[in-house]
Amino acid sequence: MSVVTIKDVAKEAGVGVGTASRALTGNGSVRQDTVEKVEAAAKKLGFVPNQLARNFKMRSNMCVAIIIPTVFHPFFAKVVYYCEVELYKLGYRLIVVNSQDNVEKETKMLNMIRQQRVDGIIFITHYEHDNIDPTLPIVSIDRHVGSGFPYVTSNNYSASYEAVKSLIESGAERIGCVCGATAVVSGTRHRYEAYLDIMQEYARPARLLKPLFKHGQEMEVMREYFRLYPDTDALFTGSDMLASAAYHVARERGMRVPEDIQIIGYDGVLDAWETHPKLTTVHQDVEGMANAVVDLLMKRIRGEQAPPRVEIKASLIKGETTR
Amino acid sequence: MSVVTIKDVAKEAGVGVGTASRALTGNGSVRQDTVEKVEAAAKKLGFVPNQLARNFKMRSNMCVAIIIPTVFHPFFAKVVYYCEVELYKLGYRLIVVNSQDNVEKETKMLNMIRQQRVDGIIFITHYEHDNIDPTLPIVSIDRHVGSGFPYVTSNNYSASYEAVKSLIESGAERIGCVCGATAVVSGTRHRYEAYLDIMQEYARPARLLKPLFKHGQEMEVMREYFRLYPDTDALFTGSDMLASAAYHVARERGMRVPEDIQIIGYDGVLDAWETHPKLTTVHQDVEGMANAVVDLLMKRIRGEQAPPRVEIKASLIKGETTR
DNA sequence: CTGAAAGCGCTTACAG
DNA sequence: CTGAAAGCGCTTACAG
Repeated sequence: MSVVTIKDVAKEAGVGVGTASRALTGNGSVRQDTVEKVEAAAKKLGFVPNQLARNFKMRSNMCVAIIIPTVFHPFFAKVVYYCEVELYKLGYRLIVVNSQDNVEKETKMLNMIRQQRVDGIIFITHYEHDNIDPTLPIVSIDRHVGSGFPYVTSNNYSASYEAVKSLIESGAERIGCVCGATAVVSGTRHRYEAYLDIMQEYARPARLLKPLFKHGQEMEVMREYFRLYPDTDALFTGSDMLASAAYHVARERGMRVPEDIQIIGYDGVLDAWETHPKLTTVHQDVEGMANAVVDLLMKRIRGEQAPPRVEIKASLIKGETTR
Repeated sequence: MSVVTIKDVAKEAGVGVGTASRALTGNGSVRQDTVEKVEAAAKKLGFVPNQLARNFKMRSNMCVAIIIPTVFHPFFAKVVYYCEVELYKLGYRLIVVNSQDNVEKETKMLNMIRQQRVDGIIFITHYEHDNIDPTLPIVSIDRHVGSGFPYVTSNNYSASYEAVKSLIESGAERIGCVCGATAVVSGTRHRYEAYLDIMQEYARPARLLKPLFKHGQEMEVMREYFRLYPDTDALFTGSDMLASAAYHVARERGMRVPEDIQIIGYDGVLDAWETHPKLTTVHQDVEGMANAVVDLLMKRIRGEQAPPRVEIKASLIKGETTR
């Protein structure tokens, strides 16, 4: 334990504690030679400022929390990665909370702001939360948490439209769609809405499954889909995990990809891990989204005006699961 | 901002602040009806304790940091997931730091302990760090950080031995091994040591590559390996990411898996994500390892005796990449 | 530019 | 069981 406090440093340097503080933090003006005197004293004594005391005084932790369903998911892991790297540059630390789709844990962790344990929260949830004070520094990705919180999203509709359109143009006849449902109003719903619009446009019957499921249940979901629509020859899914599961289930059923069935995912986060096959997928610019969400949050923390919505462009990347 | 402090609560309840504090925290004995009075006052005023003040007084943040190369890696993501879930039960929050294999960032973040920003650190690094005070509450997984820090590991040697042995028993002739090198003394080196021992035992030439590489360079590493040993018919790798890359490179070279070449990975963390192929791999009990490392850290934080080393059993799981 | 002082909001000996 | 007080280690008006 470092028992040396700023008081000791001040005494050693022969100045007042106020001056020592100003010299060390750079807040307020101090003569150059005084600064040097204080710094020398601090170094000599091995002074380490007590961040807890500073936090207390400054009413800030320099900490932000991110609440996600689970970090053991490539998309969320990537979001967390880029958020932390960006926040680090700004001097902030990132607390990760796996809500595990548990509303109570989410609610409890939201309270960290009121307790001043964190300065702000990046909140990604599948649930509806009422009664959240909209003035709180909370921002989101893709999900509109309650209303009033700024959020970052991708061009879900147009990117999905492009993806499904490409399937039609490749000659696919019986195109299906599997998208996770969410309890909250979420930008992700535009993914299947685009699908439905195209089906209507081309007067084709929709093969849509939008189950409420948890991460890890992708295989079950896809088995259910193929039970319902075994004749599918092209599939658009709301995530790469679903697309990957679709690939597996198609194989289980003896279908060849992409000869018998084409598959397009969404997210573009699996490829970094050298997995097979290289999915054709709608690639989201996760780094751009993370930077935007951090920027949004900083604005909220500083009480500045923040746009209610920021869109980061996603685009279709051709892989091995389409012709 | 909650302007209501414990002082207001005490006044409202008609008691001293000390009593209010004791009533609210449960520390020290307070008459039941006093507790109720205080709780009623707190509720009426909408009192939210200022955690920053409490942290300051208690000299604890109830926060732990985990320093890893990157959370955008399935093994580390899984470790972070289980650590957070376990720490949450104990009332601790988890700060994630992606060192990005940057020694300076690691060193800087290690200082969070001395600054009292975190109560302890789970430290996974590829580098050697000297001059770390061994009395600090730091624990590790698989890597021996300097010396003196307790760590959790798996039975790297015997599990690897079993894996390579199974390749021999399957009739493989030219067995290779690719394992990431680390600058630190790490349990992971037992993985290729087991391989070397078997090769010697069976008087076979070793085909070993142990490059120092960063995550994301797996494909390059594997291309290099196959350039050196194109005749390999079975491969044991130090991670699933390497194994997955090996699968890809084998395909690039027109080799069939497992007919022409068998592949065994290490970690067992890719399967949860429904990727293809199902790797044959040495499956680590990441949940068990995370729980053990948290337990170790708690002991260190409380100043209790902690074992220097905890081993969690890993075992070979058969997938589709071996015969 | 600098020092002495006040105060952030808690918790915890210390007396009763 | 309870109250008054001290103090945790900083930062920041406030006077000089």
